[in-house]
Amino acid sequence: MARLSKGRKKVEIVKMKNESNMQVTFSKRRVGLFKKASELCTLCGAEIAIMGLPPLNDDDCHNHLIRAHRNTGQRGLNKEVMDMQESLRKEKAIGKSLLESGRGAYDRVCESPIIEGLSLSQLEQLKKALESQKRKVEFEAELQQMGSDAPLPFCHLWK
Amino acid sequence: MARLSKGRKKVEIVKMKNESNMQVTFSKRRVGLFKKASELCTLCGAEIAIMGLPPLNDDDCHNHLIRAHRNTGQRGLNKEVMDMQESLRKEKAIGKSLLESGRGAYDRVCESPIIEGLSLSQLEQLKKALESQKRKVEFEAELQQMGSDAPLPFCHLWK
DNA sequence: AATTCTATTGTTAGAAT
DNA sequence: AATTCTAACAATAGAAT
Repeated sequence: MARLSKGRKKVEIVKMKNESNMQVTFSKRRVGLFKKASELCTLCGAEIAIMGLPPLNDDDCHNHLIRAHRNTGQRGLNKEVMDMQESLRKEKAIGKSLLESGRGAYDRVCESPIIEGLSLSQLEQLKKALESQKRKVEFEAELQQMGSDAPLPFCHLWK
Repeated sequence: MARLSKGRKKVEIVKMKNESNMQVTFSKRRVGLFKKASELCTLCGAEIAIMGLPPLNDDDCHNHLIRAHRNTGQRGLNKEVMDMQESLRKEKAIGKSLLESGRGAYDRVCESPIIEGLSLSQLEQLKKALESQKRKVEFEAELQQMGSDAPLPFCHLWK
């Protein structure tokens, strides 16, 4: 179809309201940020790590990972990271039955009789909870890999 | 004086040879990178941390901090950070007599009879060693502060 | 959710402070 | 070593795939 765009427009740097546009912007700007970091490393021999934390949402009221981050106080990064890993270990144990076999188990749960009788809103909540859990497990995997064999700049950004 | 610049020229993304130009480029691009990270955080509600490690130079042959980073293997970030802090503690102890009182002590050492009788090249080496030590102590201070009360994005880039 | 297209806004190299 | 100025480069918003 014919492109009707007049091209880029100036945007104010405030939190975007439209979630859909926000996701597109996040994708694009993440690529741009990593490119900038990579260029700075190459040009100047610097070593840069970029990391993002999972966003806090309504389903994360028991999210120890996030709470550990927000309450670090004077403890320093090492304690913070250990807290995060400990919290993740606990959360993982809780969600083990749903996630122990990866995507296969996720699918089986979604298709099982367990979810019969749940309201639409309850299904929505279950879905969000599972997605939240998946993010945590993926994040843990990233933490484990950090510093292992990744060429610099190490980059991880979450969304 | 009249500006003779024809304006920006395209640069190849390879390590810069001219140390002076490299420092200028580092300064400018660091500002740009932080701005990009900050905008991404604000626009998309993301939480980003950017961190840089001190560069490895000829005076860092005993630099435990860097070695810890380069040899992290499968140990993960928490171990890495602890190693770095432990190494820094040791290095700090070694350099304590020179740095315990901050800049004042640094000046006193440079002006003291201790350095009499040193060759120019030896003085150069001492200067570099002290600068390297200063960077490590400053970095340790940054590590201690991380996660305490810094508004996101947390940004630290070294040079 | 990541990518493409392109008009437009944003970043920065070089020279100098 | 960080900043300023400005003419080039480069990144990206919006629309669409």
